[in-house]
Order: sequence, then structure tokens, then C-alpha cells
Amino acid sequence: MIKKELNNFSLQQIADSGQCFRMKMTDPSHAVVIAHDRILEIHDNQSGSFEFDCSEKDFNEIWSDYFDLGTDYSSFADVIPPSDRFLNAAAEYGSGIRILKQDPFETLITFIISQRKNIPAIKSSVEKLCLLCGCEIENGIYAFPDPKAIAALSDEDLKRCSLGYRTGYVRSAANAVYHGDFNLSTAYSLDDAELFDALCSLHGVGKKVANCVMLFAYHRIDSFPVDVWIQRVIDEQYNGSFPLDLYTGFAGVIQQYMFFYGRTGK
DNA sequence: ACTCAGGTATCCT
DNA sequence: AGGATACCTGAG
Repeated sequence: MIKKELNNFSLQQIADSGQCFRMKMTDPSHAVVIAHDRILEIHDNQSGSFEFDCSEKDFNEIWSDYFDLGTDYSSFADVIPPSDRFLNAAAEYGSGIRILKQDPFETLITFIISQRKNIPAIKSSVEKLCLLCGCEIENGIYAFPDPKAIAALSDEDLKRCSLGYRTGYVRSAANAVYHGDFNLSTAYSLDDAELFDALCSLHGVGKKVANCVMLFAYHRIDSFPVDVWIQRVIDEQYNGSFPLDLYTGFAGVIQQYMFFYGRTGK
């Protein structure tokens, strides 16, 4: 059990941020996360005190990075012009959000699955896929499958995960990774533009999914995924054009505030 | 029953 | 280049 004092860290907000699909609140102060072949329970003791139910080694080697705990999130909002009342409210509302560092393969596949699905449907598909071919971590809880496991599935099995027309996309991406045509590890060394192009070369990966993988797995925090929620905010709050250049270098953090406030807030 | 979901590929102009 | 359209399926 690891105890930590953390600022700008909210379990509920991270769980609802839409970055990950296997984190859930079991009660208002208790979260369960399945990631990196592990199950992590986190308890919120209030007043910024949290308990992570894991070894010190796992905390330091996995979870501290996963939740980006080494980054100070208190000052991102400082550059928002006072005149932008919407964004200031959004940043305040989502001040406990972190940009996660998730496994690239899981992020790639889950965001391919996400297209034109709502969040409950995405979670349902992902769970079916894990149950079908992920390794059992403990009693009935399954890790996200590795590329080999997905590549080995029949089309019929994949379709049973309610993937619909995304079945071919998932198969194609899993094959590309499994056969080494797309190397998720060496991709860390690509610059942003190269990584974006490489991701978009995958069948079924367009700019939105590519940006999500860049932001939520490779931690390219200048990425700014535009989905229906963000587009709606831009249309309704910014007359169709958002001043992205104000936030160069951390646009992804701003995107998260906008998304979370737009979807969960008012 | 019916719309719409954290989009993308493909086919137009 | 940029716009229109089809696409599986389940949640509300």
C-alpha cells in the first residue's frame, strides 16, 4: 500500500475523462484500474491523500508514469486569457484530470473500436475482447490482449465483440503490430509529425484516432484530437474557430478540459 | 421504432 | 482539396 499526497488528481474525473475504458469507480472514493496486465485499486482519503494498493516497485515503475504524477498540472490554465470564461471554467471543472500514459497497443485498438460508438458501447466491446483472448489476471478479470492473441482470432470471434465494420480495422492493426510492420516500441523515438503519419497509415486509423493514441499513449501532449464533443464546443463557444496557437506545447491538456466540461459539465 | 454515437474509407466534384 | 455518403451495432 502506497500513500501519496497529490494535487490536481481526481479519480472520478480521470475515470470519466474518456481516455481509458477500463477504469471504474466502485464507490465515490474508490477506483479500480485494469492496465499493464495488472489490477490497481486506489482509495481517495480526501484532502489530497490517496492510497495505491500496489508495491512500491509497481508504483514507481508503472503507476506513477501511468498517471503522469511527475508533472505539475497546476499552471496549465494560467495561460488561458481571462476573457475566455468558458475555458477558465472548464479548466477549473476538470482540474483533477491527468493525461495518462497508456499502453500503445491497447490505446490503438480501443480507439479504433471507439469510432461511432458511445462510451458504454466502447467499454462493452473492449471487455468482450479481453474476455475472449486476454490473459486472466485474477478470478474473472482479464488483461487487454496482446497483438498475437488478437491476430490469432477468427473474424467470427472478433465480430462477437460487437466490432461491426471495425472488425477489419482491428484485425489489420493487430496484424501490422504482430508481424512487425508497425513497431509500437520504436515509434516512441519518432517526432510528432512522423508518429502521426505512421499511425494514419494503419487501416481504420484517421486523424482523430491517431491524435488520441499520440496523446493518451505516447504522451504527445501537444496533440489535439477533435471529436464531435470538441467540435461542438468549438462551434458553440468559439464560433467555429478555436485559438489553438495560444496553447502550443500542451494543447492536449486543454483538449481534455474542453472535452470533459463539454460532455460532463453543463 | 428511431436516432445517434469520441470516425474513416471511398467516391465523387 | 474538400464535401457527401455508407458503414455495424447498441444505448437512450
